Amino acid sequence: MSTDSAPAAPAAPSDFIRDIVAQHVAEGKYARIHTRFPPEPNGYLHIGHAKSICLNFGIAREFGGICNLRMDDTNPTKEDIEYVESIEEDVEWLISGWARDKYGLKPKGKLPEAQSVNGKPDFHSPAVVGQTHENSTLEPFYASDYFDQICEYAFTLIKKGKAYVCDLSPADTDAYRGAPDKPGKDSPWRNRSIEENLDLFTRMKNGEFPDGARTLRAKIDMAAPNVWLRDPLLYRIRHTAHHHTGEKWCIYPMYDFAHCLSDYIEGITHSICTLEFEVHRPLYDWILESLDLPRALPKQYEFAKLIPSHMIVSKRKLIQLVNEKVVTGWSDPRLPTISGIRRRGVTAEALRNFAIGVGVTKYISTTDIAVYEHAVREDLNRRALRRMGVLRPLKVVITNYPAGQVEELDAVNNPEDETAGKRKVPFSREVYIERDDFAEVPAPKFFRLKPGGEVRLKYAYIIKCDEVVKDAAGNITELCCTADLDSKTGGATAGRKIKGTIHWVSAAHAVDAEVRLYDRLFSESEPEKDGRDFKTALNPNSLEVVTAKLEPSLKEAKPELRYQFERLAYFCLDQDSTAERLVFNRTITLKDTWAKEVKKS
RNA sequence: UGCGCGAUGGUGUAACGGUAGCACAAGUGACUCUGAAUCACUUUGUCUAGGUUCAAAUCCUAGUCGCGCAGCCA
Repeated sequence: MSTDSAPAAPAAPSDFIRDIVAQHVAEGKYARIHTRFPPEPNGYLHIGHAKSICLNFGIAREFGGICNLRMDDTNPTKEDIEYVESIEEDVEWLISGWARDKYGLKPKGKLPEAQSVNGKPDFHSPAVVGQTHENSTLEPFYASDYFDQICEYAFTLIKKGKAYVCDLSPADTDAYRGAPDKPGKDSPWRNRSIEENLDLFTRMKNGEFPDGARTLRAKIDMAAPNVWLRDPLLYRIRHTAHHHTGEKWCIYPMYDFAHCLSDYIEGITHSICTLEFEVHRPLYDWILESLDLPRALPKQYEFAKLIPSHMIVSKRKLIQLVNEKVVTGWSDPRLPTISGIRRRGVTAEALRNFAIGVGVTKYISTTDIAVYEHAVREDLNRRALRRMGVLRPLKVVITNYPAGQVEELDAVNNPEDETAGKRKVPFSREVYIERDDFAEVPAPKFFRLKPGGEVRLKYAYIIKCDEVVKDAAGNITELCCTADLDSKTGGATAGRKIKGTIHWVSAAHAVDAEVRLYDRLFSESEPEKDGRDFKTALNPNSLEVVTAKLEPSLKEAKPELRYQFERLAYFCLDQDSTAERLVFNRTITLKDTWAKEVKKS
């Protein structure tokens, strides 16, 4: 067993789907548990998909199974190769170090194998698992790789008298379908002969008819109470090139027809999807059962998708935010896309902990963004290197400290992790402190720096504010302080009881950096509540850019590491960062009890 | 007035006939060279009404409320 699947620290999750799987394993119902994650490549993956990925891959790793990545690409008009690539990248990132060895892929270009099972013809597309990221000979599964087989199944259905070519226009098809409380009417083309259906479907496939002229429909029951059983469409005509199959096809299977068959072809045992597909399940079963297939049939199970507060997770609206340039792109750190979350500095482990922690039920609920933020902080607190950085600098001159003198002070890298060691931080006569850490007129219980008051500069000296220097307009430009020169960490008076300790950066040694202060994209918990325009709920302060003064060690910051600027927030290096111009993203602030206190009064 | 699904503190989620627990949030205190983290404590819940049972969140009946479904989208 690889380290990828070593028992995770949190207890194995339990939910109604895992209960079902566990029972199937106990019964020996399947040779192996096989799930799949089947996104349509028509947008970027988001936090909701993360839940689905964690569920499907989680089941694979807990029950010794496999989880395939499959592009559910049956609608060429909406899909794009850009999305295929981003999906692969995001899935890899989320599962690496966790379920990478359960990742079901297939050799590049490989199509389903024709085989014979118990004397019956069959198609199968087996998975290859446990390949490394570098292995470029593998690729995800594509529903579009099964178009030949799906088409063959369509002919089988026609021959069994279970499908027919219908000439109704789109509008008439709608009208004939009836309403939820009113039965539909049979299509006038419903009773064509098998021969005619075979001929017509062949000609559809050959491109003899224009878009929308005809469809292939399942022959079930136009009076069925479940509208999805009222002779649902199986195939439609689309003279459109496909990102994966090119110009080969002008007919494309509908989701309901393609999905169950794709699951079957891949040997999926548990086809897990969201609640809105619940009413499709009888159709899923009908198609598979109508085909007299030789292998075990997959079964569909539904769960409630993740709805986080203060976020938008509808692909259509995400696209809108991107297209209207409300954000900078799909990977804007304010977006709940997996690529945005990654760029923001959230680790895969933190996202997973959240996505698993929310649980799996059939109850539609909104998950408080605080739960997500807690998962992010919990993870970053453990791993982030502590550094000092001043976002809004206020110069402090320590008048009794010799000009030109520099001390290299010891600073702890991570109090949560002794092995992270220490570093040196330079101290000198002039330092920057946070403007918020000084108050000329302090609020009650304010225990940072104030006129005549004392505060400790972390790892350095206790200083006292003697004078507040202002410009002509009355703005504070500088503070003159004196240090207790015996109070340095380890010094004679270092133990003095001083309530406040603040961070600082030596002015002469400070490194300027662009720091992007990200906040929630929406200020309302439910941006779409009561059908209002979600853009009215946008947080105008979701991004603020400042030029910060950072301690010099941050020049060596690495993109794979995480940093806590002490007392402020967690940060990571942005992809825009260069040696000349450092750029940091604020992942999330530290909890701020003081801000809450101020707000109360 | 069709079919399907659901309902446990403020928000999520467990308990599978036998003490309603956990997380987040909120609050109080301790500690603190991060107003962070950590630790301790506290507040708040089984949709309603009947029934079965020694015992019901759980089983039964009826109701209430909410969500999904009428794309040639997935």
